[in-house]
Amino acid sequence: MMKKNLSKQKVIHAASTLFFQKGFHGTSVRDIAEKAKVNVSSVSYYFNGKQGLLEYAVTAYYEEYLEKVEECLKVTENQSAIERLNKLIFTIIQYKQSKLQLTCFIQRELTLDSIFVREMTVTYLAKENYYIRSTFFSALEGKKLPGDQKDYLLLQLKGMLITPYILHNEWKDRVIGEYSREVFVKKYVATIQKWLKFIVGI
Amino acid sequence: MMKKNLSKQKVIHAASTLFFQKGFHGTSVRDIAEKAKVNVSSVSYYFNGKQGLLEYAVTAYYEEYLEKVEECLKVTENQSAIERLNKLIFTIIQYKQSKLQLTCFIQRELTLDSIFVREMTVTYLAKENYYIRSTFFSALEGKKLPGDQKDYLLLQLKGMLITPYILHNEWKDRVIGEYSREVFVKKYVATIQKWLKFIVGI
DNA sequence: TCCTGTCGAGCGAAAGTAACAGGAAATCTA
DNA sequence: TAGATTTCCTGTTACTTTCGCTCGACAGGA
Repeated sequence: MMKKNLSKQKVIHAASTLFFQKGFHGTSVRDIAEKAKVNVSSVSYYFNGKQGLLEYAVTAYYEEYLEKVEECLKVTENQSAIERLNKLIFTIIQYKQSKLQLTCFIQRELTLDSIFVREMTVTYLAKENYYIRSTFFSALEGKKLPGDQKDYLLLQLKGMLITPYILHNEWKDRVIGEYSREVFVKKYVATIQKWLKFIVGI
Repeated sequence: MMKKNLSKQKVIHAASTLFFQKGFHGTSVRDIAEKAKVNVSSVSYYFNGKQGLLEYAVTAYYEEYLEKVEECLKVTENQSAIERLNKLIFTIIQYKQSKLQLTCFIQRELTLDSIFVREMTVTYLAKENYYIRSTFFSALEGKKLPGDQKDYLLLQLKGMLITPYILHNEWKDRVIGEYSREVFVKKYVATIQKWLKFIVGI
């Protein structure tokens, strides 16, 4: 049938926007259905309910995310640790920017304390953390830093990777208007890399 | 009366914890009442409903926050710009750490797009942003940095001020266990200040 | 005919809130 | 000081709305 998945896509798109604006619990399936201009029961039909829709969206997001990260690490296998880290940072920021609303929403939702969040943590975030951590520590190799100092620097790095998607409210004027998304990615990544150069050069 | 405001305090405390764990929309007034061991209608009685409770908590949080920030800036009036900024950073992190759950919750809720958030933005966040921005730019005085570079550095700084309260899930084991809160504040602030020293020394 | 997708109606549960009664404490009055 | 009155707080109950979800009916292409 021609219109297969047409409603499904409309639901996903509407849900992304609404979850981003009002949060998961702040959005009703009727809101979604209305915005997507489909029937209420479509959500249950396609995703097994509201929770299923959430799981579908988040899972798809992280599957693709980790795919891109792993590909980046594979391609840069033979390069220097710092070069690898630089390209990893670029890959991550670029992906997040390409799915801006979903990134902001998921980032927010992950700060909650629920069964779902814990599941996502062990399934995806553990992997993500492993990739970033090991790549970063490789780049720090040889630097003699006191014990937990590295962990604080890692926290700093991870913070830089999420900051634009937490403080998006302050930056949306800029990112949408004066700057295009690509320009933002380029400039922001450059800012991180400048910090990185300082850190590994200690 | 002896037990005056006793229930009120219990409600605030319970709400802080639950909002932190499950979010504002994810928490019902019955949840709060049950945890606080008070009657359901107490929330309406003391705070004019659930929304009023939110407004009360957030307002009280930011009033005290800005008070501490302004006091810090006043005390350090005659010191160097970098010294001022260092102490401002310490003040901010210390306050946030002292109200950990509320900080995490408010930080999360502010990423939503609602009338309430916009009100808080113009009332408090604009001030906060002004203080941090002007202090930071004073410290950068004389450095010749291309146009928007300073804004990206400011974004980086502001990110560092919120990161621990976004990624608290990854750090709670550490902050609660091995390290006490004071140690975390000291060490994390030191990490930011090291970055700062690099930036202003460019 | 079956299968897939769409639609509206409606169910039970839970949400937020209002209404009211009871009672303890505080204040007033004689 | 004793009694009366007011004020403040708590508990019960019930109301209205909205929630997520299911169901049966219906349409059209395979």
